[in-house]
This record gives sequence, structure tokens and C-alpha cells, in this order.
Amino acid sequence: MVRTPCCKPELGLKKGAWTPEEDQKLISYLNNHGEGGWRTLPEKAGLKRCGKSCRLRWANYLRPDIKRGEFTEDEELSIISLHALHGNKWSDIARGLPGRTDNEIKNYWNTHIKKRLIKKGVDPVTHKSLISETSKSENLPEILNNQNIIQRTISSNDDLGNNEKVKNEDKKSRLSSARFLNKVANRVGKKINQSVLSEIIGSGGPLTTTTSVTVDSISDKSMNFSFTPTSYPLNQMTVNDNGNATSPPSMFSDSSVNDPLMYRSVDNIGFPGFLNEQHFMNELTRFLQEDVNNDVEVTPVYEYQDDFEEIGNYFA
DNA sequence: AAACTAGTCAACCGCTAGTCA
DNA sequence: GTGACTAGCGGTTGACTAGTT
Repeated sequence: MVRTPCCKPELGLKKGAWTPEEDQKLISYLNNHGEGGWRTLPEKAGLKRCGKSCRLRWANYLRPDIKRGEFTEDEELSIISLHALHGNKWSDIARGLPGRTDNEIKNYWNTHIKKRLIKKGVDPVTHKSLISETSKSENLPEILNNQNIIQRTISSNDDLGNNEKVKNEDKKSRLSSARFLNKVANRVGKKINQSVLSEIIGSGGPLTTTTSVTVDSISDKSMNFSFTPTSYPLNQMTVNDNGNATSPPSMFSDSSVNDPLMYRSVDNIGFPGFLNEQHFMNELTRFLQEDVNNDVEVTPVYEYQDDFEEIGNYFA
């Protein structure tokens, strides 16, 4: 059997920009019949377009839940974090930004963020510094990844002023929490919702802004939750004598983490990875212990997540 | 005012994974 | 197992606009 082409030029199918009349026909048809059946849709809707073109027009422009306008700083940060996790998987990135389309994000990345990262000396592909490793260690000790080196640096600088000390301590805790989250990302990244995870990673430090996070339910329908990044560095989470994780109560202020949908219920509804909050915490406990024992060598998911000043500088 | 250049982004193209007969 | 078909993805193109010469 010969595969019929999606768009038959001999049928006089139109290409190029859509007219308001065409948009109206498409909207009207989809409102009445719902999405799907893109191949036969144009004929039924009275459009001289190929199905592919109709799907794209709907997905990228006409869908009612699409958010238009400028990207916010939060959104931009999310894109950078998610790109570090997913690479050029624009649809995956788009899932972390409700209302934004993969096409829009892709365009924004290529026309704005990429250039700004390059300008700031960050490789937009690897998210690593464009400065060579050698010169980095010689000239930029503050962005070293190794926490022990950071700690040694801090402890050997007792003559530092108070402000500088506080700054370094703050950085130390941020580095630790970011590293820990990178471990979590590497180890349980498949289990935990990627959007939530990347938001947690993205928050990392003591941020206070609230952003929206998409949480996928078992029915594959997106649900929006408000997400407030923790005000505590995650390395404040410790393991007590009983081997349980203890943490400030506001550690996970992300409502989706506290939401029942986060966890697998008896009906297997919700996330497949964790049975309940305790299970989630136990998993984290394991990683913390490994972290303490330095058992595992893990490649950071996003190297520059270790240095939040980099992100700050990006917007400077 | 006209020509040129660069930036933006909607739309297209080619490919692939998943599904079904 | 195979091939047709569909939906969706990522890369690329080209029309349009704004700024510059």
C-alpha cells in the first residue's frame, strides 16, 4: 500500500499565514468536535489546509489556554533550568511552563536566551562556562564545584570580614543543597515529576517567588499547582540517630509535593515513584546518607546550578 | 525616501515513535 | 512480524518588521 501524502499540492491546499476566517473555521470545528482526526479535519471544517498545518495552528496559536506576551524572569529561569535537564527537548520544557508552547519556547531560546548566555560566557548547549577549565580553576575559585575545597577556603579565611563570611556560608549551603538536588535528579529523576523536580532544583537557594508548576496525573491531564520554592537550603535536612530525615517543616512548601496526587494511592493513581510523603522522605534520607558518606560520584545535572550568583549575574 | 540589514516568530518540512490491522 | 497511518517532535525557512545607512 502506498502511503498517501499528508498535503496533496494538486488539491490546491493553501500554505502560509492563516487568515482570521480560517482561524474561525478551525476554532469553531474544534469547539464542536474536539481535538483529533487531524487528517480528515480540514475537509470537514471546510479548510483548504493540510491536517498537519491545522494541528500546528491550533497547538501553537489558537488553543484557548495559550499564554501570550513577554516571558517573565521566572519563566526564563525555568527554561534555562529545564534546558539544562532536557536539552533541546522543547516539548518536555514546555510541559514545565503552563500556557507556553514548545515552538514559542524554542523561538525564545534561539532568539533571546541563547545569545544572552553566550554573552555571559555560558555555553548554551552544555551550560558550562566557555572559559577553559584551567583558567577557571586559576582565576575563578568561587565557582569550583568541590564543596570540600569551598569549605577549606572558608575555614582558612578567618580574617574575612563578617559580611564576606556570611556570604561564603550562604554560598556553601547553597552549593551543598544544589549538589544534593543534582544527586536526587540523577537518581530519582525518572520517578519524580520532572517539572516539580526542576522547579525544586531551580529554586535551590532562598528564593521566595511563587511559580506555577504542571503536575501530570495518571490520566495524563495536566493539573496546575502553585509552587513556592523552599525558603530553606535543602542541606538543612539532616538524618537523625534513627536514620530518619528531619527537616524544617516548611522544607517542601510546594503544594504538589504535599498533594495526595503526588503519591501512588491504592488505586495506583498519582505518581508511580513514591507511595506517600514518608516514602519520598525515606528516599531522600538514603541519598542524604550517601551524600554524607560520599558514596556516589554523580555528574551534576546543571553545573551552574551550583553557583546561583551565575543566575543572578545573568539577569544583571 | 529607498535600500539594506538584522531580529523575530509563525509556519513548514522531514523524521520518528506509537498504534492498529 | 510487517507496513500503513497518525500524531507529534525538532530543525529550518521565510515573511514581516524595525532599525540603520
